Amino acid sequence: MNNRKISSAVIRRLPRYYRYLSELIDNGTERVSSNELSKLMNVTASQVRQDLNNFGGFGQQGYGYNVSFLRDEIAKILGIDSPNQMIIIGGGNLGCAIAGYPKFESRNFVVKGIFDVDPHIVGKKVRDITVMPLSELDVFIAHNDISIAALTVPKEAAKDMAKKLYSLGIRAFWNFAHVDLELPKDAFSENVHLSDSLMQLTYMLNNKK
Amino acid sequence: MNNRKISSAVIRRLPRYYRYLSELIDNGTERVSSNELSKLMNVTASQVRQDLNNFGGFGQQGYGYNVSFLRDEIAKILGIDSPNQMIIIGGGNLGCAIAGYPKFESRNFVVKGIFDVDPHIVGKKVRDITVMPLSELDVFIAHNDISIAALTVPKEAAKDMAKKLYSLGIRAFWNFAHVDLELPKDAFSENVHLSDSLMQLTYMLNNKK
DNA sequence: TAGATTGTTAATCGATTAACAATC
DNA sequence: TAGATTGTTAATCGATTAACAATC
Repeated sequence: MNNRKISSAVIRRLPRYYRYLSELIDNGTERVSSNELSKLMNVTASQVRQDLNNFGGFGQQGYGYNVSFLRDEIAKILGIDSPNQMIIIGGGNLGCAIAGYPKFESRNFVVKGIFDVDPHIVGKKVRDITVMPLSELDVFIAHNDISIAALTVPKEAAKDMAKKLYSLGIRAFWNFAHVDLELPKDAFSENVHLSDSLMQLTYMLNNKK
Repeated sequence: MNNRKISSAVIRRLPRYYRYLSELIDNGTERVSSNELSKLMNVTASQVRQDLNNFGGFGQQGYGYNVSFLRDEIAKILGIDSPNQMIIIGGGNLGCAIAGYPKFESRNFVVKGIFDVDPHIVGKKVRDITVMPLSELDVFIAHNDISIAALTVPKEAAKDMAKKLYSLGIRAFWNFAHVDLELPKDAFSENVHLSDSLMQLTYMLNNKK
């Protein structure tokens, strides 16, 4: 792996490579050229090769790329080659939807706990996880190796919650609340702003390009 | 509005402007300069002015921008100045989470119906909406003015469902299934690929930049 | 009027695409 | 070996930032 900075445009594309390579594996395809892959994915072959070469030379001249080797390398780059344990803060519909997402297992994501303030929600079972009260958060994090917190709380609560979780050692935030978190430099957040996404759709609809 | 093409980078930023302007309104702020807004949003003042000027001159030299005027203009650009009626295909946790999202009302999004194949889910109530069987989809769309379909179905079902909805006249797809939809050129989709998003987070965590 | 701040042009920076020598 | 296809450098394109004249 190279030490020059990888642009976020490249990183955003990696999961898509991973997905298409997984499909090729399911189809029993052993090798693929940048040209074939680019056609499947609707990008240029040049971009495929440039993207991959940010991380190393995974191919072989005259042959192309070995599909399962390449997929495994991308998995390592993405950090999904070993389990990532997460907790979910907010046991509403969205939190439960995430907790119940079956694909997580194959991607090495493990939901270890769900927390909520609301006593009506505490005790609810999602798969094999029982929603816990927030008062148990500190102890739980201390006793489990949690690397990611998903925030599915109202936006009013999100910033304070992120701050608290940071103080408990969490450094990665998957943020569904409709605010931009302000975090210390050693922490990261990835936003899923659903209504922003929906507005992009209405833009397209209203400005048929 | 101008007829040269607006880049998707600009469009992705519009909802964020909308959000920050709404906050300023809530705070009672009447006017804002590109410089002030840029500091709030952590971007350059130059970008703010360039972005806005893609759509027209909304400001005034020596004064800045009138907050509520600007927000309303952005609402028009985004197409959220009038109601957008949507249906949700898939009445699972995710579909219900979307249907119950309270903020939609203020953004002029109206969920008119939820559909599912599973007879155990059909009949379930989400707010004031009862989940309907897919067999009623055709008639429902014919009798309601639906512009957007949210797809919260398994990825195996998504492509066929999109095709069917297209044939019934739907042109905008908010796709939560983990596939890239292939649609005719007069249709649009906006993807919410949750696991892709999560993988970006693990990338950051594993490659602390 | 003087000061502030836009709208817009020009300069810079970065990302994508094209081209091709290296090599399997 | 000849053909195929990578890895990588160079060219192009587009997006961001800087600068400043226009003007409220």
